[in-house]
Amino acid sequence: MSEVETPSNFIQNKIEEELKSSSFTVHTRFPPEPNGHLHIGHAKSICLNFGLADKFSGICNLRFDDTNPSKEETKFVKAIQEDVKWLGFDWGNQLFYASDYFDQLFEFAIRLIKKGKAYVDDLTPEQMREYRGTLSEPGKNSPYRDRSIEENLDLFQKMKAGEFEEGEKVLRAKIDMGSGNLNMRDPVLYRILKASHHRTGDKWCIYPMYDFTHGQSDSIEKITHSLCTLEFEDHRPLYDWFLDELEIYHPQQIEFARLNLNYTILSKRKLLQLVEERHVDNWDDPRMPTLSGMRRRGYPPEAIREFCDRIGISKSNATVDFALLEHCVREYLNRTATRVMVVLRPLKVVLINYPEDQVEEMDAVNNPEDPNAGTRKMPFSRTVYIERDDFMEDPPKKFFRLAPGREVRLKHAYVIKCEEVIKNSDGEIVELRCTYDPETRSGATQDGRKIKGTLHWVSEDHAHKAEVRLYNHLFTQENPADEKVCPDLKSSLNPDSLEIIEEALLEPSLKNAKGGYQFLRLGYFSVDPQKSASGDQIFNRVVTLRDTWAKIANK
RNA sequence: UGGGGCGUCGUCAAGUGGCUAAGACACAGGAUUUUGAUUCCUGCAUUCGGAGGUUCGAGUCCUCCCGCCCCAGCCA
Repeated sequence: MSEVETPSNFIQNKIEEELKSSSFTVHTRFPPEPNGHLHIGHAKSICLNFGLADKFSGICNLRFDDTNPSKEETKFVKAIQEDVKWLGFDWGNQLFYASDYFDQLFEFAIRLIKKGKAYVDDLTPEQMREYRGTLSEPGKNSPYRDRSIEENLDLFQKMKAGEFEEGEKVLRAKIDMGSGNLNMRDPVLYRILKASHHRTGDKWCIYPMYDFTHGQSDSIEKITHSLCTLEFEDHRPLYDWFLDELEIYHPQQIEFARLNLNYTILSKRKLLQLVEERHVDNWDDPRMPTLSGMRRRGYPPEAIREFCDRIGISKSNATVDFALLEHCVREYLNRTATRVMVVLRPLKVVLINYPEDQVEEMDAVNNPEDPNAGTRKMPFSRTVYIERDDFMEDPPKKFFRLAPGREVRLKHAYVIKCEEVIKNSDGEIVELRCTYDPETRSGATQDGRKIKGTLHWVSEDHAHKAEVRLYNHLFTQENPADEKVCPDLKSSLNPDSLEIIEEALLEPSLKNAKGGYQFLRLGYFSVDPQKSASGDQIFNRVVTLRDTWAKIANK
């Protein structure tokens, strides 16, 4: 899968270094929790883990960390698998679930109890918080900390047997309530949860905590490099403690910074909030930074992978510019997308010297970047539509599109000249009457005169209608994730994140459109899997074209 | 007056004591262009959070200081 040489990073360098002194198979894993959908931040991790395995001819597992039945669902398991596949990665038969290890984990817990390294605690959650101490003060031992091994064994078996209620008891590790690292202050290993698990059903009523599961799962799977994000850095001593006490295989954990993207949020909790409060349609709303949203929007997986390669891997908490993602999308689509003509906001143009019933088939190039893409025919007639923005009655200096008395080229067709502007009683421009120059068929002038402006157009009688959805950033704030800047998510939502054009005029070749296109001069668009309310096709704008005119016009 | 991390261009990010501190995105100019797209040139850190020190030589080593992030779920 390694297309070109991907830039190196500190983790890859480390592995290369290790490989110099010993020989082993690199074995990584991507460990999502099936409690929500994957987003672009997960893509970074997926590309890292699968990419490294690929780079070193190793193995990468897909493992679901499903230790909390109250939040996890099979539908998420399915969606996650679909997303990983779509991104372009294949776990082969390396599909695992932490829940596969519940028996083993239970046995690990028994082992710790027998070593006197774990105990059943009766403290309530509130009491436990008080006993934990604070960041600057040590905690104090639970009064139940010194129960006998026999009593602990008995109590833990009874927890498993369902003899206690939720919250009544937990199993804790016996480490050090005075540690500066709060994770070492006798962390909870097992809690009682009388919930049905999406895979193990009602077999269990006690479930291991993530901290007691993750490291051992990596160990069981013989993961060589456990890559995770920065916030787990101070969990590492705890994982090391478990592995050492249990005397089992010890993977190497390496932390890297999670992805932050400006103008977007990448927190599962907040994305869920957007869905639940109906600020977006669903997890796959094209404005969402989820992989399903990006897929629906029309982002090519290749572009996302390229983006992940380009942002690099480091330990500094950084925010990547959204423009880089858009750049990667444009770069890929520029090479691959078929060019078509679509008019979003139509302005009628009648060519007064063009024969009434004549229709010409003009040759249009499908993709100037790809000589093999060929050409297609586009019908041209007396009445066409152009973009309203492409005409100005009183244009500024640098405007070189259509204006009264000015000439402009209709792409692949003729040079036309604006002779008359027709307005309605409200003074709105409703139609342009133009002449065309028959000597300029397909757009080339015979006398060598330069025509600066070239416009896209669609013939009235041949136009096909569809709904087009234009998307902008979901947030107006550059850093909506920062709660100091944005205490209330809703207030920084962009009211213009979605603009619907109900009736855009498309060239007829788009009647059976599939996949992604470049709408000439407008941007890249992709067919939505759903139909509009009126049964029309829907096109989603993936990303605009770079627009220097907009920059000039804004000055 | 706890513990763990991080600070190199507007944004990411190479750099692991020795040529003038990579590259990408962004930005600004210019050329080409039947997409104001693409492509192509050009410019864009005398300086690496700050101050000392070690060294012939420091972004890279040492000391101190400053700033930012994470941790007090029976979440992951």
